[in-house]
Amino acid sequence: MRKEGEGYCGLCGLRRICFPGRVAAGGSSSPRQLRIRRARVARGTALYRIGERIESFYMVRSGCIKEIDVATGGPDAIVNFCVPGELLIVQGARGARSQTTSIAVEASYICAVPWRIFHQVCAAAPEIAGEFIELVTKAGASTRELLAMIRGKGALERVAGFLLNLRARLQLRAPGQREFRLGMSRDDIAGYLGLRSETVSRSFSELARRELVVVRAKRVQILDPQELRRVYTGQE
Amino acid sequence: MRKEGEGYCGLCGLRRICFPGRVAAGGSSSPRQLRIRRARVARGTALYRIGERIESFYMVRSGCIKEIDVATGGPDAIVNFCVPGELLIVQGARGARSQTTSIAVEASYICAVPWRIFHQVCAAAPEIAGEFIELVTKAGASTRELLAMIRGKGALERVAGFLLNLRARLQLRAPGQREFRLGMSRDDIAGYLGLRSETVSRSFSELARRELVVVRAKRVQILDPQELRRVYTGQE
DNA sequence: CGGTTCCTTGACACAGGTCAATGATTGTGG
DNA sequence: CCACAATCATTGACCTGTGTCAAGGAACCG
Repeated sequence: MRKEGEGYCGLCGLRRICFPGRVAAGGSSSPRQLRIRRARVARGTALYRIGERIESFYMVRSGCIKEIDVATGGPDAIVNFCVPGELLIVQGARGARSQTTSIAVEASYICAVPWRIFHQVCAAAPEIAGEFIELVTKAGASTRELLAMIRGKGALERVAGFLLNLRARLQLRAPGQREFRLGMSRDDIAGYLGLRSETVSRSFSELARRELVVVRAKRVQILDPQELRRVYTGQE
Repeated sequence: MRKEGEGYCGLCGLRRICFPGRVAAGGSSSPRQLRIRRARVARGTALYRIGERIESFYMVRSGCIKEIDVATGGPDAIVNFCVPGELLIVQGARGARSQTTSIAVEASYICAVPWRIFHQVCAAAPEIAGEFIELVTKAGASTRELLAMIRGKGALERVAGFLLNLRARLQLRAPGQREFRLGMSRDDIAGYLGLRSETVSRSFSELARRELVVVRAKRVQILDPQELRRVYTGQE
């Protein structure tokens, strides 16, 4: 992780869906006061590892970061993929030790806000704290969603759910985009969904055969979202 | 749910592992000030349903309550079994709408603390709030544990993990107890673990054949916890 | 352009879902 | 308190889906 100095949220295309960006845009506190640090994380390297003290919270600016529950689930138990505009899982409101390891699945840029600075901003603007608590409880809901996506579902349903979920999140940043890019490998997707990479591959092929999606390497296009949703819910 | 008046934590055997109980025992605030309400929940009836406003937080006093993620996972997607001494999943610090439905799997007694009262106590004793945030973040961890227990694991491993987890939690209340009771049906266990009740049954039988457990109806005895743990982790 | 990694596809075996029948346990009313 | 009914648990047979092993092909990187 290499420091890149401080940035100005006013120029950032993610401002509207980014929590630090909204803070910066929202009132008295300028981006400079927030002291957002930007950094590059090379493909395959860790932003932080399990057990490390977390002094900041992080947002993904570009690329994709995977969060791994190494302790309870082993080295390929991926709990979340974070795409641009999203916060990494928050595990406390100041320097707590991380319970996950976060690794870039492709070259990524992140923004970091030190807790110390954040608490200063909160003191000046109390409504920020409430908004932040919202975000944290939503993070808990995302784990429940993943649970629902894999428990009692077949491989095709899981992969359909994964694609729909990822598309919805990427479309927050780029609405109306027909095609999107999978930053992560088939092995990563398999680890996330509790499958094998071969099964993920076969599921992609099957969905393509049914003309619901087009998959070429890492590029994915969803042709029929409604039908894909019916596959996900098992009403095919 | 039938009101049973207010109770006195001083007489309660769960005081040491119960959060309201610790609050009551811990200092200036007496049980009476906490205004803990006790209530009976009959087998199969709901403590609250999805979408209802939650004005209190709840602890299980006896019996067992299942929490169901009806919205994302369907009617048998059980997210948690709450046993005596445990808090039901907390979904906000004051009257938020519930995202789960909570149903008693056997006749149960619960204690309820209204948020309004709790916030008054917090104002008088700030360390209580910090302890409570701990509890809430741990609740998030329990979903991650369940995820780890089912993702990429076979039926025997899941059932072994379930028994070990439940035993550990019940032993907080009754240490050294060799035998414990499963309040929930095989169908409930299956819904929790993402299996079918027949498979749960077969797994119990297989674990019994290996002389790791004794299962007779709802009574379970764990003969060899170490070996059971090795089954769970897949090192058999 | 060559080497490495990643992806796709096939063949096969086995775990677990499904359907069905029997047996045990619990609860209820006479 | 017993008997009956209803629910719940267990077991078997069968079949589908996914993991496993293996090989070939495509994409990516230096």
